[in-house]
Amino acid sequence: MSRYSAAEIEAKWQEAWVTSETFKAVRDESKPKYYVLEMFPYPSGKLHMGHVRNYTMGDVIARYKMSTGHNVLHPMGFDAFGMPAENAAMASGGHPKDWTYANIDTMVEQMKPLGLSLDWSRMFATCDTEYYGQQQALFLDMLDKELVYRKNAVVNWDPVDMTVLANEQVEGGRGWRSGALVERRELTQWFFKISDMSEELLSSLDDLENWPAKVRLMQENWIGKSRGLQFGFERVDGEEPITVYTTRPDTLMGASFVGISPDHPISKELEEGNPELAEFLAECRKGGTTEEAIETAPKLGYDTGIRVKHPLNPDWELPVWIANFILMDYGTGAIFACPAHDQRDLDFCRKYDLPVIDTFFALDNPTPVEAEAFVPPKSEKVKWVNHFAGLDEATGEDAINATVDFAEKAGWGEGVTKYRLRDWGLSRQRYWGCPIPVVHCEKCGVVPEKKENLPIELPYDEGGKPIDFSVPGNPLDRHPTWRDCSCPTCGAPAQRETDTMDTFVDSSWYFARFTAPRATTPTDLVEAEYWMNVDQYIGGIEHAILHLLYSRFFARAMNITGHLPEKSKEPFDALFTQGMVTHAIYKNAERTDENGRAIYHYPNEVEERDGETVVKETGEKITVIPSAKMSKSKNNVVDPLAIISSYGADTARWFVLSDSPPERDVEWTASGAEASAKHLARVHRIATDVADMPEGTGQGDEDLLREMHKAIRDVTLGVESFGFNASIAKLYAFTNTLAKSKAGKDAKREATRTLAQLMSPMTPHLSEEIWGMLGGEGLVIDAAWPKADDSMLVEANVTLPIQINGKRRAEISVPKDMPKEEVEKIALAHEAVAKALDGAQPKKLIVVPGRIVNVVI
RNA sequence: GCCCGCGUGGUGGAACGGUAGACACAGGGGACUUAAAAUCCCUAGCUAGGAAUAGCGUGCCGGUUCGAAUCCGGCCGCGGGUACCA
Repeated sequence: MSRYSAAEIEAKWQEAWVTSETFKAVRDESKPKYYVLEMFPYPSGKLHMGHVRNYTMGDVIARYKMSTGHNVLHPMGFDAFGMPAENAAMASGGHPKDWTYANIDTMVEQMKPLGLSLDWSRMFATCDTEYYGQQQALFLDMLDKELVYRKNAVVNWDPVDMTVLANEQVEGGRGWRSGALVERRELTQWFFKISDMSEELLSSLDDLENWPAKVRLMQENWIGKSRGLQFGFERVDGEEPITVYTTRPDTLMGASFVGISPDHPISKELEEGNPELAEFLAECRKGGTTEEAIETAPKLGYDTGIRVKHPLNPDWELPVWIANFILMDYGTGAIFACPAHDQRDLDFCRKYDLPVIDTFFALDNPTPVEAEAFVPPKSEKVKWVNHFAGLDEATGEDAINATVDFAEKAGWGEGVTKYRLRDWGLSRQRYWGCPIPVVHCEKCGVVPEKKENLPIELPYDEGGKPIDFSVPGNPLDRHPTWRDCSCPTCGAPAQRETDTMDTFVDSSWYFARFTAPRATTPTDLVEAEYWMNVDQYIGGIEHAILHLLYSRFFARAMNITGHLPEKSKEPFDALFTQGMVTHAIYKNAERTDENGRAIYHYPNEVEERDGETVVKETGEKITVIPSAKMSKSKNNVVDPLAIISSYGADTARWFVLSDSPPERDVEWTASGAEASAKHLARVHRIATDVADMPEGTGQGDEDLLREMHKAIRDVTLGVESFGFNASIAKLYAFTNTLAKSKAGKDAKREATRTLAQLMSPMTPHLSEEIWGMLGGEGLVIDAAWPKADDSMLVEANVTLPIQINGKRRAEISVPKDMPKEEVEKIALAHEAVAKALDGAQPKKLIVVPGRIVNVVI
């Protein structure tokens, strides 16, 4: 009899799996396939608990599916382009490429001991030339199908560093390095025409039955379909009318001004030769490009002096204002404001002393609007003041429809459908990304590179010297030779595009590439036809909108360009969003770094002292920021390797799955890990004890097997419904039953072997060990998943709680199928009920068979 | 600001609208041991009570229902996303 040694066991079985090529995915038409995919990681160089949790969940599914006869594809790769590599090069020298590949090596080394059922032969990183070369081919095909185009868009501009900043690099409206006030500046950029697919991407959401409802709802809101009225306001000066779009045309009688975006063509036209307006617009352009920054900025307005005529009353003139909260990207970039029924418009009108006109009131409350706009739900009936289409009492919805009809009949407006979804800007003015394969020729203009010239590789050096990343700006842009090329069309000297692609492009098709990772085209249709779609996709809820929407777009684009079959337009059949692993952030309360920025400490650098959290070494006080997403920049990451090296991978896997429901965030605590280790050692001990028992039968053999079948049923249900914590709770309970059972060897061996099988998706190494110890044939991973015997699951009696007025007062045990009348009799005869009734008749008696009895007195 | 979630004992959490707190952690008590570790057994929401038991209890306020942690409305707090973090 030996003690449980995770280190020995785990090495042994991992080797066995490698030797038998257990996890190598090979196309096999005779078996149903199953493709499990966890969102691939960014190679930060440190595996953290969130990764372990994510991959363990995928592994449980993958191993379970193998046990149920599926041919499983379970690949892994790295989302390897992106800013952190350039930041690292900027901060401590070195090259993004070297940094990234070193990190990938480290992470693979950290992942392998977990014993995940991954097909490592399919691994790739998005920064592999092989991968991004195929991405460039894909881009050219999309360009050919007119899914890509160029237009102007705004970026965050740092006027001191003379460089474009990511939103993350703007802190409080200032550039993170220079500290300069950031401004919005226009640049010509490449765009994917995702907005052409707005309706398709919206309506197809209904078919994604195995996606979380919240994700579908978030995408629906993001796409933002709206029906409204589009019409022109005629200008008093006779110039071109101003076209506005509104979703509340019913409030037209409450219009107090017409508002246009600071980026509206009229704003730009007026700006020339008007220094005062130019200054105002410069003010509007201050700050970052995020929706949050724009929405929360103080309201600013400027009266252009232009006057327009109200469409229903030509004598009614409205002023035209430029307002900073109107977005050029949405609708027509121009609106009419109805302050009585829109808080933002109201705030603006109060600030600039513009009129507020009520157009409807609540049915029971005709109080005019003062400081708060009256914005009832569109489905609520309201009383109209003077509705031009003749309405008196009507809901907002009905009024909108009536107004659109009215305007269309009168011929001054038309009902139109618009979407909030904007085209996807993919240009990045950065080095560490996939180069956009186009060439700028003086004669031919913007020309796509020839496919035979792909891949367009990133240069490693500049002019024989290492690239200097400490200089702000894009190294490709200032590279002495890389830009030079000849025009693919006319052969004249030309220059390469120096922008690289958004890293969301890389992650929008990797799932397809995994089906044929070494193909010399983006995909291999035979392989894609077999392996697609992803049967189960698993990842963080933070990707609910962008990554998943972009991937859905790409799958469609890849179908159009012939790289994916029709059936893969929705690439992810089922989606599960796991919660994040969170941890308190420890911020140094006594000092900052030399640049005045906060210092964050790792969890193992701090301790509790006299009720205060302090830095172990220095005793400095710490401000504890509770429960936030683990993030490298905040240093609140817990290293899973410590747990693996002291307790083993099975303990780490068991621990991250237990206790907490997979979809919820978990706060990391170290205390539970030891308990998991103890439990696994206990299971191992029970198994060795059973192996050493003398043969034969014992007491309660059948009871044990009955419990075993219940465990099979409950654990299987848990695994299939992502209730891993529920499965584990059941496994604890069954282990307790097994430990206490006085059954004989035959029954105990069967029960223990089944326990090992049921645990095998979570603790594969320990399970293999026990399986072998108890005479299981071959590997447990190759054994068929146990089936619960229904005849062993029937219960003769049920316990029914008896409530009096909804409060539990007693319980009775009755045969499961006892008729309602019988149950009533027994319940009424119960001492507690009789006492409460005191001879009277109950007002009501509710019997839910097999569930509950409620006596209402 | 806007969109989407979440909120239950000391802690992680369980609970098809039907016995709130399964399972586990930390705690308390005990057994074994010269002692400790390991292991095993018992106990445990809060308040009152020796106990039986009673009252209270799922962020707060209100509603629907025979019955609400669960459904609806309104607040509060926390988290995610907000189109150049991935």
